[in-house]
Amino acid sequence: MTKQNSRVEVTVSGPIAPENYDPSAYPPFAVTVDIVIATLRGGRMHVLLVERGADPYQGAWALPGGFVEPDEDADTAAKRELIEETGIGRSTPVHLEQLRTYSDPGRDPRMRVVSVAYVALAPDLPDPVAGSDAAVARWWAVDDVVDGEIGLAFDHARILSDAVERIRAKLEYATVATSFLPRVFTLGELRAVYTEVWGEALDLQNFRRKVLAVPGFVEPVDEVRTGVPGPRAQLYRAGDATEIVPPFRRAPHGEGR
Amino acid sequence: MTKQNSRVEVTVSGPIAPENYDPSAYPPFAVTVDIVIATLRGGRMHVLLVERGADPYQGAWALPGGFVEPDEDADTAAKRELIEETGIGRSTPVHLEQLRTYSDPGRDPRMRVVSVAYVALAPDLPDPVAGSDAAVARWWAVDDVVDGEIGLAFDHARILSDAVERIRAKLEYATVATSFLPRVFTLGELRAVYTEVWGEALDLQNFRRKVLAVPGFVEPVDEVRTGVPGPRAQLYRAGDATEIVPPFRRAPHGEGR
DNA sequence: GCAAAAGTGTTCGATCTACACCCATGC
DNA sequence: GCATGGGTGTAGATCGAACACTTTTGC
Repeated sequence: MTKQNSRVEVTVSGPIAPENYDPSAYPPFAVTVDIVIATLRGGRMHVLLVERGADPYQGAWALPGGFVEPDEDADTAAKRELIEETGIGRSTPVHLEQLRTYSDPGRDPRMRVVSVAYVALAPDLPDPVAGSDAAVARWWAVDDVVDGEIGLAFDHARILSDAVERIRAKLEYATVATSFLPRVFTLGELRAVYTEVWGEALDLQNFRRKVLAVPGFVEPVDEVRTGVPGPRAQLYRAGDATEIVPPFRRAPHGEGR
Repeated sequence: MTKQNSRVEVTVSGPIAPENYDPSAYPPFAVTVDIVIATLRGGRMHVLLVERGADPYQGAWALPGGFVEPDEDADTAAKRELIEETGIGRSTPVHLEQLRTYSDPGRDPRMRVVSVAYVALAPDLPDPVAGSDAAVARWWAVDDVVDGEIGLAFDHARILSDAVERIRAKLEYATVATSFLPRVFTLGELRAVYTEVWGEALDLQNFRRKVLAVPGFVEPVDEVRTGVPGPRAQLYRAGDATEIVPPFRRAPHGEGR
């Protein structure tokens, strides 16, 4: 409780913040965004990948992405790319968050590219129609990609793996699972999201109790689900809450499937 | 369970990954790292700030940092800057993790600078001696900075605030609190870290029980603390575990102090 | 002696888990 | 009818918060 805010001198041998900057002394950096767009198709988690049409990694699959433009920040660039690649996010609300930045000097063989990676969660998308300048893109089941069925370009395998772990962890303490579902959904469908992402079955009764115990996680709407065997299921929409307190917990722990 | 891995075409109007890249079409980006170096001094959380010697923001305080060199990634740059600024991290193990990337086009008035921010946690440092090319740096109590006592350069107030929230949240599920302490410490000292960072007093008995219940959080060493009133306290060192399961919980929730 | 802090124990209530059961509907 | 899935209830175990108590040392 004695010394605090004491003024000290420190030795500094490196450059301090952006002072004395000589652009010619540094190579040009390109800054891109790469987006892991995750969705559930037929009950399994999928990501959107784009087939590369040019070297390096020609023919390999890569995460969608693009350059950060001069007048936008990375968040805006990611939002723009998301709309351009999938058409979603324009009107539909989509969960989009920064994952982390990948900056290995050799990650792109051509030049120095620093990539800010993002994770987007979206409901199952209607297959977009091919435009004139369409690039080949398709949904891949995450398990098939991670299990080494295909090799991804650049360091995108690492990015994908980090993204999947982020999604799994985030479902514990955030209400983002609803982002995988359409506007209205049943609690059984919400549970199916957890079941698939975590790869473990949750007790439906206890799950229902816990979800309803979190204020603002879901709000009931005046509709019921018909057309399926069983009783009329109450439909819900996503509420305003973003955090789950106390958090849900996966059975084993941080390790995945 | 029907459609999966279906091949779809999507319209793409923007640039795809780093293909067809024309460097001259884009302005030069500079990439820097900024580091929030946090420590506990006299029981209060402090961060290291550097006084700027040149415009913009001359005379204002800023986070230590510097440019990412051509042959290193951001993690390496952050590690290097940390050593250069404080001398720590060379031999002492220091917790250093990426926070997030800040890329607002106007965040540096001179040019386009994208900054990858880091958080470092360190034990109370011996005041470094001033070198010949010393820059003025000092430890600031976090509360004094956040409460608007001083204005930080660039968007560093935002970065600092994000970093503090990250630290608070991380103490819930990670064993990083030991990074604030010297090699050996008592459980009372570990509790003091939580008390200060969270701003709430934890029950010492329950705290002790929970810490000891996490395998590998702390390991007892063959020493006891002397020189203070009270019984000889058992000393511990940090263990191998990085995660706390089940996580500790702060009383209110995500909001701070 | 007294204050400060370590270490141990116990109680009570909240919470979570794991079931069992009933019901409504599509096929 | 029967499989499917929604909704309700409950007993037991587990966990955690609160608090009481003893002990040991520096001053």
